[in-house]
Amino acid sequence: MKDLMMERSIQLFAQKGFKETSIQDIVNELNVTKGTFYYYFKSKQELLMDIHLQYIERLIENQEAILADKTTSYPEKLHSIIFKLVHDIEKEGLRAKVFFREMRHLSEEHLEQIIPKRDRFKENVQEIIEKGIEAGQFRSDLPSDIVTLGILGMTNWSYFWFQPDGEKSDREVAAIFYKMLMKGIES
Amino acid sequence: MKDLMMERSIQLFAQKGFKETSIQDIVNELNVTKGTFYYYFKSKQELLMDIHLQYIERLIENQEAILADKTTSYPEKLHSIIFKLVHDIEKEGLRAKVFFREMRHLSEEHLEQIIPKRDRFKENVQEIIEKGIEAGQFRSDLPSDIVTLGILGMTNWSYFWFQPDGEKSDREVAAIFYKMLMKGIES
Amino acid sequence: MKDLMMERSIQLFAQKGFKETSIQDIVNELNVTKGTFYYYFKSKQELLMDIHLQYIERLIENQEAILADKTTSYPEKLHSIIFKLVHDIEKEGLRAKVFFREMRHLSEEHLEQIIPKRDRFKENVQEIIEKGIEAGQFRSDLPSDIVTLGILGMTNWSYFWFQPDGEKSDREVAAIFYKMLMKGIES
Amino acid sequence: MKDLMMERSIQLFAQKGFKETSIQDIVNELNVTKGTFYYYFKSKQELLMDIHLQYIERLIENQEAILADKTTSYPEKLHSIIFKLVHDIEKEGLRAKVFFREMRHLSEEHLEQIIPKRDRFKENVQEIIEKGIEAGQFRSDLPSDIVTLGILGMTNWSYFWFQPDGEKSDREVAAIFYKMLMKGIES
DNA sequence: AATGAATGAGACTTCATTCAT
DNA sequence: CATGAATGAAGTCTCATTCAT
Repeated sequence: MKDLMMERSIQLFAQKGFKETSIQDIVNELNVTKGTFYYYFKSKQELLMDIHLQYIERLIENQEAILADKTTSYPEKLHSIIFKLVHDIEKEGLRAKVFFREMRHLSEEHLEQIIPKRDRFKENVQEIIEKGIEAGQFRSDLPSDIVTLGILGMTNWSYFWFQPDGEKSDREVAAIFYKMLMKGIES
Repeated sequence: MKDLMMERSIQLFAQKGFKETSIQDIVNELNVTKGTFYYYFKSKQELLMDIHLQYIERLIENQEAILADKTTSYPEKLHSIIFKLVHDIEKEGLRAKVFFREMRHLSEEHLEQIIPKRDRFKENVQEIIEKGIEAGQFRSDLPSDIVTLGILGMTNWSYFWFQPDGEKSDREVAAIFYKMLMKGIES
Repeated sequence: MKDLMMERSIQLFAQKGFKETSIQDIVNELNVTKGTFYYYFKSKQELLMDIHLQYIERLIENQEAILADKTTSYPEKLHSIIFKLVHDIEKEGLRAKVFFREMRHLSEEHLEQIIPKRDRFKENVQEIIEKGIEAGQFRSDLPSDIVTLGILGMTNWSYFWFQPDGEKSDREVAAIFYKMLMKGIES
Repeated sequence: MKDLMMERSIQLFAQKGFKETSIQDIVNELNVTKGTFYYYFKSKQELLMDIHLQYIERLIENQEAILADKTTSYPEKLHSIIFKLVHDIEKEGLRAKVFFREMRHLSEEHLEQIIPKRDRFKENVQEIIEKGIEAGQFRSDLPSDIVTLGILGMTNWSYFWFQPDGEKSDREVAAIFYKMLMKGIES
């Protein structure tokens, strides 16, 4: 029941926003009453927190598996991560949307648990860039932090426009982004 | 007074969000009463709409000035636009934040006025890419629409992390992004 | 301008109700501003009062002209009054509607001026009945007060359903009511 | 509690009017808070709607029982209905007042449910007149629709002046109206 | 004679949360 | 585990009225 509630809440939060979704909306979906909600969650914010934690932890886990893989080069790792991010929209797009958009509704204390993980996520990407530079696989004249933010912007932004059933598949979009990033668009 | 209200509202919306900012919050800032707000705006949503329109109209105007400039090449135009977008954060960052983040609070009818302009903004960038490809200044093996979305993601995402008083200036960030995009990050 | 305001207010009050019509609605109709309204009327209620007074005074005047006419019998007078009431809808229907429906929005002090006149109006009809009984023209076994209220109900109620452009004319409706009242509906 | 709320609301609406009665007024009467009101009713208008439906449905039910009675003649049925309408003031006068006076506060959609029933109410009376004419019990030279409206006016108008504790009882008033209607007032 | 900015009280409504059962 | 009644704070909005100009 708790998982079911999280599942449906993600859908509602993604669709209408956290503030715009009432507890009533959530329990209506499941044909239970508000009391039931408060049996499983201390507050609405705690539900949001649980969703955030679940999302970011899975993401990091997945990311670190890519990093740890000793058989791949850094450009290959970069490609994997880009693909993973774009791909996620199909499977976990709603989660991602909620994560990026509704984080500000968490309280200070809750954020303290989330922000370090979100930063770690960014640092993991940055690590790929830095190690790739050291390994001579990426150019060394660009600052790794800004490059990382550029890459994350490119991929994360796709949450705003990517249509799972659109013209281009996740694989194709990832390939295009990878090429742009590696070789540039200059002719 | 109307302008003053829009100004302060932008600050509050950027800081706390549209839904989280009450009319009371807005009028408190200006030491007037709620009635005064409704003297100038028919509703809270109309205020948001006014903010959106003002922002996107200025942006397009500016963008089309860059496009129309006959003395610059397409790569130069691209660089100008990237710089303009990143630069805006210093002067209009809050407006941008509100624009990207709070659009969903507009009603169908309001969106009908905004969305075509937002699309035109994207199409203007895409036009630079396409004309640049025709002119042989950009590579022709990447689809212009995805490339455009990649570029916009890179720049727009900076609204989430760019600190006007941070380590890197807007000019530097724009230059790095431009290099990444033109030459790629491969060594 | 004052008369114009009363005129338009009657239309709005009849259509939407006193409470539901705002000063703004009234001044919008005349393309002036709220300040102007308060130049001519001390308050919204005073406007309503003026409308009431104007209506009831005209009505009584008219009614007493019928009463004073020495050339007509009491049944004829009754017919005249019934006709006048039904007929008024075409020319003064809105005024009548406002009078009957919005009286309760007047304050105690205002009502003190209106109620005696409204009662006088009823008493005038009752006088016709009573004098007609004395003169042997109406039957004497029914109490004149209830008969009067029955007659007034019949005619006043027509404000709820009478359509000036409907199937029956005011003259026809008045004739039917008169026949019903005089001879009864029994076969 | 829901019934209690309707009961008290009818009193307040009858006394002060729908618009003039606030939710606060209603809940104050019951020593509960505004939230409670909205637990039972979706809106103020829905409450009004419930009151209307309850009233008109009971009325029609009662009326149709009179119609269906095979042991009574049409004049007797007419007398029953007149009595019932006048009588109702003692038991349901406030309901009636609210019904006739506050109907305009219902929205289009709500009215769509009420108006057919109100019309049916009128048609039931008209049916008595028409069948009574056919049966030779009422005179046939008056149009049944106007006669019906005259009768309803007479009785409904009594809601404006009838005092349950006044000089005449409901039974007496009904008898007087019945005589007026059947035999006329002519001597 | 008219304007337009401002007020402030009060309206309807929403909603996260609590708690006895 | 779950319900359903109740709360109370806060939110958006309306509007009659005032007043300096």
